[in-house]
Amino acid sequence: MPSKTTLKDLANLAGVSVSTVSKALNDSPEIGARTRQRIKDIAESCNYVPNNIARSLKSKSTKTIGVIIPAILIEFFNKVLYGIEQEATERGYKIVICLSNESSQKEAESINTFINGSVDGVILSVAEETQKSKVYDHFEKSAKHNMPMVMFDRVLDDITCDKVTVDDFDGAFKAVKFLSDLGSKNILFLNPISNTSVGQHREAGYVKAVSSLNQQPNIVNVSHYTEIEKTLTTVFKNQKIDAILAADEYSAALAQNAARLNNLDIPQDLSVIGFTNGMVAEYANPSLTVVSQHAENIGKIAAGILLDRIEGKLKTEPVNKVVKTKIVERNSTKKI
Amino acid sequence: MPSKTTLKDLANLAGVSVSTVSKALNDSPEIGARTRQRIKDIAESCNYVPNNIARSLKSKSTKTIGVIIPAILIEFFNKVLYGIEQEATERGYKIVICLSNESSQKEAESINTFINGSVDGVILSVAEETQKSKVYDHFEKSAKHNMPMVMFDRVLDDITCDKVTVDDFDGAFKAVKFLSDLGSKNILFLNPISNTSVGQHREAGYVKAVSSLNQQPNIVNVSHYTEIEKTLTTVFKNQKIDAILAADEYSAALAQNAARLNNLDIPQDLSVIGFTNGMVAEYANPSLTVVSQHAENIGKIAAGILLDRIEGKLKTEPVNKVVKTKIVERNSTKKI
DNA sequence: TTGAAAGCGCTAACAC
DNA sequence: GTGTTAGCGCTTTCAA
Repeated sequence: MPSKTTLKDLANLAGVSVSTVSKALNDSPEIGARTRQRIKDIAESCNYVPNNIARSLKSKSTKTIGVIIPAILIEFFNKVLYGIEQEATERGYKIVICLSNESSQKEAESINTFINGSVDGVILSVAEETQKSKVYDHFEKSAKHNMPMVMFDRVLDDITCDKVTVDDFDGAFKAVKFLSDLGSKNILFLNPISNTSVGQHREAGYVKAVSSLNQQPNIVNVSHYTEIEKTLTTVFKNQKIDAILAADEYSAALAQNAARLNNLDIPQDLSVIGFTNGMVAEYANPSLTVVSQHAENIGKIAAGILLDRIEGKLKTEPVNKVVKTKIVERNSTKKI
Repeated sequence: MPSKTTLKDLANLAGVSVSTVSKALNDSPEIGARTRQRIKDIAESCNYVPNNIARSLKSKSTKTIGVIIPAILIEFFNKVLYGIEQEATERGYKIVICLSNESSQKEAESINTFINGSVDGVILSVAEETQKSKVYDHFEKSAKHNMPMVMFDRVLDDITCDKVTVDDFDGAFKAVKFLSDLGSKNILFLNPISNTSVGQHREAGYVKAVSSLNQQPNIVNVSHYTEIEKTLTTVFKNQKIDAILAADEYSAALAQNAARLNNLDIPQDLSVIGFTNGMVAEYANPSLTVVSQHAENIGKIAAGILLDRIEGKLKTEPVNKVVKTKIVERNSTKKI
């Protein structure tokens, strides 16, 4: 923290008291126009900037919100972050970010980083490990401290706070319908994220939709992206599949590449839909039809709720906002 | 900023003075073991967490660094940010981020946000508008405030501060050599970022390398990605090109897609190399050979320098670190 | 071994 | 109109 001129310095230079300087700089009507201008000039010439830390201590408000995301290199989270930043900036707040890297411990540390008064509230998406272990101590702790908190996407039913979720069930359901309307009869669900709440909701939506069409669910769970090519090659050799719904964007791209390796033309022989509308989907060849979750918008909504909560604009009951998905049609799907 | 129990509260509960509590919680040897434990127990039961704002005010150190990047949705910056976060976390610092969105004004506002004592130092990459306009007032201001500052990737020669840059000239030079060694004789340079310093360095490296091979430079500048398909189609029709070096990842992917539209097989008929080793390059089909700038590493280096500077571990002269690029070979290039 | 007091930089109620 | 004073929550000398 670089050294700076303080109110006291200005007071000495101007030959007045500290409070006079403070009032003058804050345009208080108590101070005469002449003195005020004189003080302002001095401040200007000294490059005076008020110390925010001192202000925060006094005002008990930091104008800062904390964000905890599992990963920043996952484009969905990156986009949400972008949405949060926009809304926060618009409303005069800064954001400080911590990454949990899907680890419960880092998540807890991040909460602790924020619980000590350095932010006015927190936006977060739950780490995979936490969703598995179901150990929520750190969140209960932050709740005890009355820290305004909104969870998005990966949320915890057991924790009471504001929430913004994506209707993943409905998204998967709509995607299956979309494929079915195109003529697909054997739709496979490729899931690399089966251990997150999100992955499970998508699977459930898929199962429901497929069942309602009197088709058998055909689910392929993979624990790592590197397995996809081999696994799908086996599938292509032994089953007749005419569509794949992938639970995220990367698996959709890899499914597409695997299909090409097996001499399947997309979208002629096989339609592919992925979740998440990101760069990979956009620049893929053929470009991917996807279920968009409006990531940026989710960020804006979450930040909006948090700031309303911080500023006391919300009733006491927690908000529970569900965002609908939208299918963005590109070239990996086609009527057959 | 949620309400909290303070040292004073604990002092009242324990029937001792505030300073005793402070010392006890900080394990000062001045305090007896019994009292210390008793106070710690009380603090524990009250969920006491020391107020960081107050601490910062006292210590004149926020353990926070500010980051200003032009955009977060550009994967290169996202990766650098990831690197910064890792290094910062490792060394006990938080990061707060501001986006300039390539605007000088937002950049200046962000600097002002940081100059008021809320961070110990700043890492930034210069906004495109600032690079064009050459108006550097805000940076001079922050320099006046002795704010430790490191610029990365897009840096300003006129501003004295620590810098981390990529050897873009050498990167482009090596890429041309690489293509030439593969047998390419007509290498086109596709540049969608010709108005940034980075884009210009890459172009210069390309020109130098091509000239040294006694080939004519063939440069296509585009002002927007949407032009690429049409522009290249014209090129393919009228010239014989056997390789494309694209100044970023997205244009490389689009060049590849344009080639396919024109029935050119990659890498058989045409080799493609892009700058930036990101998701799009990795998931493209064929996967793209790229010039990697080690984005994550740049972030770590920049943060390392800044923290060394903040902690007084550096001599006074500014550090000027140049990071070499590396060619990551994939399937869009092949010996002909 | 514990406590009183000053001070980090700022704001604001109150007094002059 | 301007100054005095107290206080935000914490640390840290110095005194007891």
